[in-house]
Amino acid sequence: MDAFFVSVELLRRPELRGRPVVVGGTGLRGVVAAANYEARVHGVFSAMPTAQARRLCPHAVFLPGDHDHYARVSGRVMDLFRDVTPLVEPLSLDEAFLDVSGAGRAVGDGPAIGRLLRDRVHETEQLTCSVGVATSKLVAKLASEAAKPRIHAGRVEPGLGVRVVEAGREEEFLHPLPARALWGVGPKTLARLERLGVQTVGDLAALPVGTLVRTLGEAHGGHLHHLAHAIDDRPVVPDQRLKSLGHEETFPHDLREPEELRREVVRMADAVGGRLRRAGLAGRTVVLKVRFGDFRTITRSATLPSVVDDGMAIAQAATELLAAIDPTPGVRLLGVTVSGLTAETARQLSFDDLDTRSWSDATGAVDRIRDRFGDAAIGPASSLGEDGLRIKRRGNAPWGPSW
DNA sequence: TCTGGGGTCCTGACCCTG
DNA sequence: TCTGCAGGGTCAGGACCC
Repeated sequence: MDAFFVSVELLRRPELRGRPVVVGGTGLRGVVAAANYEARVHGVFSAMPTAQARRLCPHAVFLPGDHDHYARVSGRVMDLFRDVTPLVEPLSLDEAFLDVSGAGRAVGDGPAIGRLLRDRVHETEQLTCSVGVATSKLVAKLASEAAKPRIHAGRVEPGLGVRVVEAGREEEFLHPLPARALWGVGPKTLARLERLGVQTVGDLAALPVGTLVRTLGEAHGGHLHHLAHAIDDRPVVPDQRLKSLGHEETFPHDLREPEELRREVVRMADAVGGRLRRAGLAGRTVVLKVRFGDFRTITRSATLPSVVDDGMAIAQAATELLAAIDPTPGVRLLGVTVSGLTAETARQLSFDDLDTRSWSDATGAVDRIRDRFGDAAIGPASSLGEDGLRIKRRGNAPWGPSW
C-alpha cells in the first residue's frame, strides 16, 4: 500500500488532501510512521524523528495515528486478497505476499491478477497499492517497490502500479539495484560490504561465497549470496505462528525513581497478559528491556518453570529483573516481552495452579470487563493516575510519546 | 539533532549434564 | 575422582524488518 497510514487518514479527513501530512509520534521523542508524497518532497521519511520532520516541513499536518483503525482497514484489504487466493502471508499492516500460482486459471496470469487486485483495493477502499509480480518473494517485493511513485528532482513521479519481472530475468532486474535493497542488508551490513567494494547487488553476486561467510557469518553470508543470485525458495506461509509478544514504551522524560519504574513494569505486564489471553497464548520466558538516557540498551530475561499468561505472574518476574538494574542514569524506555509462546490450551498445569485458581477467575473477569467497557475500565491499582481515579493509558502511542 | 514499537533471527558466552 | 568434550538450554546483545 502506498503511504498507507496517511492515505487512510485522508479518507477520514479529505480536507487535508494536497497538504503535507505526517502520521507518527507527535511528541518530542516520536518518530514518523508515514508521510504522504507532499511531505516526502520536503525530505520527510518514515523512521525520521518527528522533531526533525517538523524542522524540514513546519507547515505539515502532524497526526498521532490510530493503529486500531489501520488494522481494521488492513484486515479488509487482506480479505480482498483472500478472495483471489487462500495463500496470503501478511508482512505488516500494509504489505502481503500472495502465492497466485494456483489462481491463474480462474483469474488470469500474474500481471492480470496484479491489476485486478489493484483495481479491487481502489474500488472498495479508495486506497492505492503497488504490486510486484515475480517468481520469488524477494524479487516480488523489490518489484513492488519499483512500481511505487517516486520523488525525482523535488517532484512526485507516478509509478507503474504493477511491475512484472519475468522468470529467468530476475538477476537482470536485481543486479543494478543498490546492495541496501536486499532483505537483510541494513546500515551495519552495508558498511561491511562497502569495505569489500560492494555497491550494488551485482557486486555482491560477484563476491565468492567464502568471502561473504567470513565477513558476515555462516547464516547471514550464505543467505545474502543466495539472494544476490536471485535464489529465494521461501514459500508463502499463510499462518505464521507468533513467537513472542511484548509491549514497550518510551517515556516523555527519563525516569529514575524505582517505584515509578516498578509501576510502569506492572502496567506493561498487565497489558501483555491481556493480549496473550486474547490471542489464546501463554509463554515461559519473560524479557525486560531497559534503554537508558544515553541510548544504551540492555535486556534481562528469566525462564519460568511453567508458562504464564496473566499480568500478575509476568509482572512478578519482570519486577524481579528490574530490581537488579540501577536506574540512576535515567531510564528512557521500558519493555516487557513474553517469548517461548505456546497455545494456552496446551499448557502444562503445575501444582501452583491449584492455589491460583481464584486469581485466574479474577483475570477472566477483568478480560470480560475490558471487552465490554474498554481497556481503561479496569487495571492494576498501581496504574491509577495521581487523582486515584483514571487508569493510565495502555500504550496507545506506537510511534513514541504524544507529548 | 535525534534516534518508536512490535517483531524475528543469529551469534557467542556460559552453564549444566552425560 | 578428575578431566575433556559434545550437546543442549539459557541468556544477552546485535542486526534487521515494517
